[in-house]
Amino acid sequence: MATSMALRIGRVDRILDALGDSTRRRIIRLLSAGPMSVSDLSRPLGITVTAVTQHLRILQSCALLKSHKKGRVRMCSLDTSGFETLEHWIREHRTSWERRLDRLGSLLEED
Amino acid sequence: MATSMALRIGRVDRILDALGDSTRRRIIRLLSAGPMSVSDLSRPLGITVTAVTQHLRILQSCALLKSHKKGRVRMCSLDTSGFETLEHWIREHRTSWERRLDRLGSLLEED
DNA sequence: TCATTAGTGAAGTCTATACTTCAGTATAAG
DNA sequence: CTTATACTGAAGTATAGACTTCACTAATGA
Repeated sequence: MATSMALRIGRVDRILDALGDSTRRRIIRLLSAGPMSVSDLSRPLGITVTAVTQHLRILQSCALLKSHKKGRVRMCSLDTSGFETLEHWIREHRTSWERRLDRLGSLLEED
Repeated sequence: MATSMALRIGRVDRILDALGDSTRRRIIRLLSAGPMSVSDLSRPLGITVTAVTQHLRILQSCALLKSHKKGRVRMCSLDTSGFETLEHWIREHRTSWERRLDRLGSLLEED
């Protein structure tokens, strides 16, 4: 329980670090319109393909992105698994915080 | 619709930038146990109160944190509003991506 | 009143990392 | 076989921003 929580947090940390960069968010928005290759991505982003590759590595390492190479072209698409993890994390914590806020609210009523 | 979407994205961007820093995530985790003052936070974080104040400004600017000053003590607590915004964003996009993946899946079946 | 405590603001340092260039590999096309 | 295309890896640069110090204000306590 404690260990699985620690692993969970490490995973979420990596996801939030990845999403903390505006270029990687732009990549995600581009891919939400459908799969694209590395050079397809580099054009609208206005950065080199090398830079794109570096971002892809990060996005892939936390399951926000999937890719497979067919010939010499790497096709990239979004991986829902990372987003699911993040959604679970937010929902869990949000509900626990709301419970706490409710308790706080009832305490304040006695003020 | 288009404009409200644009504003929404700007808001989510600021939230993800804020959550992209590990110290700010530690602040959030500390506050999930209940309200704390600025110096209460600085101790376990191992940074100066000035640094904490700077983080608080960022967290507050995107509605992840609320605070009010009583006397000379600023009490900080989590603001669910930012988390709600983020949760909505993820859910919306995740479902649309899943629809897209479903379509892609049925296309691949004809392969 | 004087000292202490809690926090803020400005300005500078310093590090993490986003991005580049260059050199290289592997696939495809002519 | 030659050339072009798609990408990857290593290494260097440059900048954003996290953190500090110092100086300050305002509230609390002795």
